[in-house]
Amino acid sequence: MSQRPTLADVASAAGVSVSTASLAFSGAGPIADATRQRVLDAAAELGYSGPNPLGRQLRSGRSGIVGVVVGDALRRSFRDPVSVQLLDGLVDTIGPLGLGVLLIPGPTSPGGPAVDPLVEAAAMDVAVMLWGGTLDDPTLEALARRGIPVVVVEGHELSGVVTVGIDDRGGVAELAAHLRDLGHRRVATVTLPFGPERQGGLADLARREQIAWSIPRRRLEGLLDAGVEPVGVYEAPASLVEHGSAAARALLSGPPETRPTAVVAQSDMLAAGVVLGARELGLRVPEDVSVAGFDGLDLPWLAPDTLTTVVQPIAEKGATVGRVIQAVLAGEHPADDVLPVSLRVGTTTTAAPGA
Amino acid sequence: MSQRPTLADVASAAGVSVSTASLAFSGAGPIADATRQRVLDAAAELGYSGPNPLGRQLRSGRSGIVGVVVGDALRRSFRDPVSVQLLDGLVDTIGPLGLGVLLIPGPTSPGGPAVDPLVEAAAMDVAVMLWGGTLDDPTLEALARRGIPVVVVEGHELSGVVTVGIDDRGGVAELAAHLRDLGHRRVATVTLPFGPERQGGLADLARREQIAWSIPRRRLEGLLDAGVEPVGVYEAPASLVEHGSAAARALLSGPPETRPTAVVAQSDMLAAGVVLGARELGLRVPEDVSVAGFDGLDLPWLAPDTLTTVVQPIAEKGATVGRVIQAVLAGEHPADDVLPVSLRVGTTTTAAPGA
DNA sequence: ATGAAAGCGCTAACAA
DNA sequence: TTGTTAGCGCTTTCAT
Repeated sequence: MSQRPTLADVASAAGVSVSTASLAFSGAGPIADATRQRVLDAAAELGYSGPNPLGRQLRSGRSGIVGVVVGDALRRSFRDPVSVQLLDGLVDTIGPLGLGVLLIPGPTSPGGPAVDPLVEAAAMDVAVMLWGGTLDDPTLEALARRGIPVVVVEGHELSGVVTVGIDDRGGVAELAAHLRDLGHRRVATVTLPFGPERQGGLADLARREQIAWSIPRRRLEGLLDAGVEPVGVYEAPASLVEHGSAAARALLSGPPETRPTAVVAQSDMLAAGVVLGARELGLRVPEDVSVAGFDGLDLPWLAPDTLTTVVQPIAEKGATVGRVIQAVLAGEHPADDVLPVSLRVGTTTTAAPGA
Repeated sequence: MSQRPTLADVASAAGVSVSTASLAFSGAGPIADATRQRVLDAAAELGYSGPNPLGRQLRSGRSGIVGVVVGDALRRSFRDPVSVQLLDGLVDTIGPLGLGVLLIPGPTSPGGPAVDPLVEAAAMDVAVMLWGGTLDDPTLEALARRGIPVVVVEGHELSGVVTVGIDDRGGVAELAAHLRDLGHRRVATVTLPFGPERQGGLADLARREQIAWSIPRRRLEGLLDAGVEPVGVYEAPASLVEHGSAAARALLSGPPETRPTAVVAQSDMLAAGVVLGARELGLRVPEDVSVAGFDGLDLPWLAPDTLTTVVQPIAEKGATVGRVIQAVLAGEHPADDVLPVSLRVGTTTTAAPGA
């Protein structure tokens, strides 16, 4: 037998029909113990290691694959602990369902194709978009054209897709109120990138009107909800420590009279960068400037400090996405889901200087 | 048409045969421009978005899937920037080949099944094992049984699988020689986990003999190659900052006369933790204790310090794995590959105190 | 340049 | 409980 053996080979070796042999492996039907054993023995004899998934998939119309479109190049996405933990929660949930995760890079370079070839051609039963795109996202269009159901994490609430998100706007509002109560009147903010162009730098009012991605917009709105009009808005090109430090240099270099007394960053990585950047400027955290973040990450290298932050249930978000996927594959139409967040006060915020 | 249209539907709508319609999409054969256009028009009309990958895969016997077995739970693996960057390089290389990465969790809990169900049943053309297992790895066995070719990253050199690795032993030897030349005589080391049990803590000579995983073993041997017999060996349960700090507390708490003057960590994350832990103990780095790492990561949160480290070409390693995969799928038998590393001296090492 | 026909490996009605 | 039959959607000889 030069070829790999097939179920037909096993069946004939065991002296049964293919369908019976199939039952021996799937268990999806009545079969005598002795018969099954005979089939399994024949399989072992022939070195047959179970039904070929390709045949099974074509027959069942299911690939068992969940395509996960990460928001960007893997390198960038996975430097963000939030994406990683979410993915982890997702895998934990759908693994036992027999589903696997296919990694699909998001649109990477402006020059390249608008969508990854995998989006157009890979087998998948459902797709998950991390950092869900905008309404006219070409990836979304391609998936819709293929008839692949989509679950969007933290994106716009679109028709035809299920969204799983968090109450980040409310969380930031709570955080802003906390700072306000501490006497802070000059609050600056460091945001996640506004859109795919990832411009970076201080943003004026005009640019603030054009925030394409929903996360930075909602979190900025949270500030305003609490009546905190930021005295400076810095757009980070990515959620990385170094961009937080750069933001600190841009926002905190002025004289004490006009310098912000608090900085709200839209992620913990950025907040940590702000802390480090502020210290490089010779400022004490939190005595001279309070710093707060978002996510609730565990950042051991910031020890002994712990960030004041809005804690989001990342792994649970992943698990929720997993459950939504399960429902979608069962033909249901699950509702959008918004998970709660909570404020956690650490060592990086205190009363405003002179307050 | 309640069902999704198939190629047959498109063909009949265009008034051609299925085989011709197939050619219109694949381009693998002669076809008149006008005919192709007619087929594509019919497809657009019907909302047909290209050949169903499941049918194509069964027919061709290829799934276009590369299964990547990460060494552990995703959460842990992906907290390690090395895994992430490697994966990034891999995806960049195989993406243009039309291949996608299926994430497969490694054995996670001792209680659970020995291998992830995806290893047994998922469609894949080739598998990559990060942190390649030991000789009797059940994952390796399962893949062999299924006849799936395996590429192992940084593992034992086994027969039947292709290995891609780096000259870590030589790199550590070079690093050790550097420290020796700086006058260091009492050198301690912090290793990666010895094996799946991830015991953690100070390791005596007996335990050192039982290092199951090849990376910690080779890097430890590198020290010995340079004539540096470590005065203390601390096994970290994972390559995380906090374990490096714990190692520092365990190794550097003694009096100056016996305290190690240098610590070699087997990863940059661990080294960074050692730096932070040493500072918490009131020690200056590098004046009181020199610290070196391995990997060559960019750690902005350690600024203004930069680690002395052995730089490995991580992304290139991923790209190499990608090329090896390509060769394997082409039916070739590529040779094992060992990539070079280089010593990079940063600000965390200097002459031994009193030397 | 196009069409007819076979079959990749499997599962699921249905019949026995 | 087992066998027969059909067909999932596609690609690919081989004829025409």
